[in-house]
Amino acid sequence: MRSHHCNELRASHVGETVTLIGWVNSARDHGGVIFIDLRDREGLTQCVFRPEENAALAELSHHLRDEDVVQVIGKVAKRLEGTGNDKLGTGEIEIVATELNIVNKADVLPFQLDKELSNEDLRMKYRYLDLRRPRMNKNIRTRHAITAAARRYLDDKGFIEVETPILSNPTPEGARDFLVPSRLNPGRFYALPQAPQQYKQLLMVAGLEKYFQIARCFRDEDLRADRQPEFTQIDIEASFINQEDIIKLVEGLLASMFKAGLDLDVPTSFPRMTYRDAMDIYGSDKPDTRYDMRIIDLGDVFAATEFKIFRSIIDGGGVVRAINAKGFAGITTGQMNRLNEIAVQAGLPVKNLAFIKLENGEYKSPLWKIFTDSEKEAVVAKLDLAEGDIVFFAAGSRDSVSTILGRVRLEVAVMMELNKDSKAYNFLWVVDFPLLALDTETGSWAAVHHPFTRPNKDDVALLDDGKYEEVRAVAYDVVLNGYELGGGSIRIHEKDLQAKMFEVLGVGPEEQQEKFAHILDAFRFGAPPHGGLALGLDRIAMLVSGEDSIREVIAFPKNNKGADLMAQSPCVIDFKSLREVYIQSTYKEKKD
RNA sequence: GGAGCGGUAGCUCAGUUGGUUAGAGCGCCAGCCUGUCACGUUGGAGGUCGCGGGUUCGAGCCCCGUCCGCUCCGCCA
Repeated sequence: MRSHHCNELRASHVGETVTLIGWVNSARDHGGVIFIDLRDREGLTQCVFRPEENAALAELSHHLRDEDVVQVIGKVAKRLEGTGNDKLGTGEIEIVATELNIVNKADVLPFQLDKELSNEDLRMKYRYLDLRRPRMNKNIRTRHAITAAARRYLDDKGFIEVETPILSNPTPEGARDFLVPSRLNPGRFYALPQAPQQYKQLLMVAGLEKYFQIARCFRDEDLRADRQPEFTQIDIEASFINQEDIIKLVEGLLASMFKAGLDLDVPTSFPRMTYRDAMDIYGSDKPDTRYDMRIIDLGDVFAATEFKIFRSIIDGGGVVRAINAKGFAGITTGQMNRLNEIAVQAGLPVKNLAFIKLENGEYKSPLWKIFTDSEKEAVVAKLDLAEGDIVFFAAGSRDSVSTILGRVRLEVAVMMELNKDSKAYNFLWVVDFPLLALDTETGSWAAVHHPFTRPNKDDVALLDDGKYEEVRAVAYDVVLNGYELGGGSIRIHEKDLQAKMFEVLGVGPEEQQEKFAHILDAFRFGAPPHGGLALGLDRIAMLVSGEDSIREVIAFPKNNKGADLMAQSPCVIDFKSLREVYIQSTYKEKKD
């Protein structure tokens, strides 16, 4: 059907007779001579039809419309002097057509492929046309390139790709599961996996030593620009390794992926930060370190303060902290309102963020007349408050202040466009996550990562002493520009330690049997020390492609209600099909 | 579950204080045009202003409800 693709022919091919096939990208009809840009996935080639050489052919070409599929046979010719197009790889040559086969006429498209389209509804309904656009074509191919690089890298390192079941069991804790009724087992259900977590640990017990999988995962939660109900993880687990081994492995893996996708040389020793520092300094466990704007503790400045609000918070074990938004004193009223709104949502107990700004040499602040001279001086020095800066304060518990100032920091960065640096790739490891967190609703302790995560060996004594909030886990996240790319942990492989964890989590022997029987069973028969990590492939592909949404790197994504507007799923299932799987819907269509 | 932004021609959008026949660019159709590459040019067709109700002499514009899309919070071990 073709001898060359549409981004292949160069001046060296001049004189050859070639066959190209593809879509009509544009037709330029001059009444006499007619030019067609023929497009395939690789690029464009100009084809020319001249009436004086073949009148019938020129007449036929006159009827070509955008997106018709056509085959062109002709001779490669150098373009006339001065008519080259250096925007095209094939811009030096053109095909002088000797034969034109209209393979398949196209109807007028619902939108133009050469224009940006903001109508998401329409893009999704005609996703196959949306994907024809060069940007989407590039994104899909970039995703392939980084996936292929990951497979190569892991294969080179001796990792074995294993497929684990999609029809699986519900996850004991965590996100809502998608359920699948079982026809052969009336009244019973499968769940789609949120992650292959238990299977990959069982593969370690099975002696595979090094496993990976490009694994589809499912979570029935509300969607976001970077969250889909089904998504893909590069799932990794290995035996006889420690945290350091995993970190080195994953740094190499990510470097190979960014090299393949962006031709970027990532330095393979990422900075590391403890969870505690990330929260204290950036107010986030996935800090965007492309800009500084650190949270500064003002405990020593206000140690002896007589300002009642700060006094009572500090005496109650709380903190007073602030961030300096350098150069943002020109903040508009609207922006200030927005920040107040965000701070209140994040837990600020009062309606307005306290601030100090320095404009035209004058300090403006609701706090200014309250602070003593020495406090003013210390605040200015500690925060490096200079002309044009604005400082935002928060006081309260350490955690709530981190949350509030962390959110404010992110929003200020959006307003100041500090997060728009598309050249910076700030990789970061966040380590020493807490093992346990108090569930404020139930009042019981829950695993931050999952119940098989190993406590730091220096902190096991704290576990014995019941100081649960201080116990660190051997758990780690890898972060890029404020996005969590992935995370993992070293697992517990000893019976006794696992029993202690379950005790702390309040999971009794019966519940253990019910929820974790097979994995606890397996651990009795010589489980090797092991650990792993999972990377979010969609997010990585998004960041490599410079997109803001993972929908731009997924061929057929769901919209923010979890629907596929092209395939029109989910759909109504008829009564007969439901009865086969013993399901009766309790949902009533709303009528009025 | 909550908040915000949006919905006007096939597409992207404009539409003033509520006032005559709702506009532009692109696309589409037809004519002209022999070196363009977002070809040019002349003309034409194309509208349930998301949907329902209300206020008004009069609604694209105001009010109420509702549907759809996007973003965020909650949620996502």
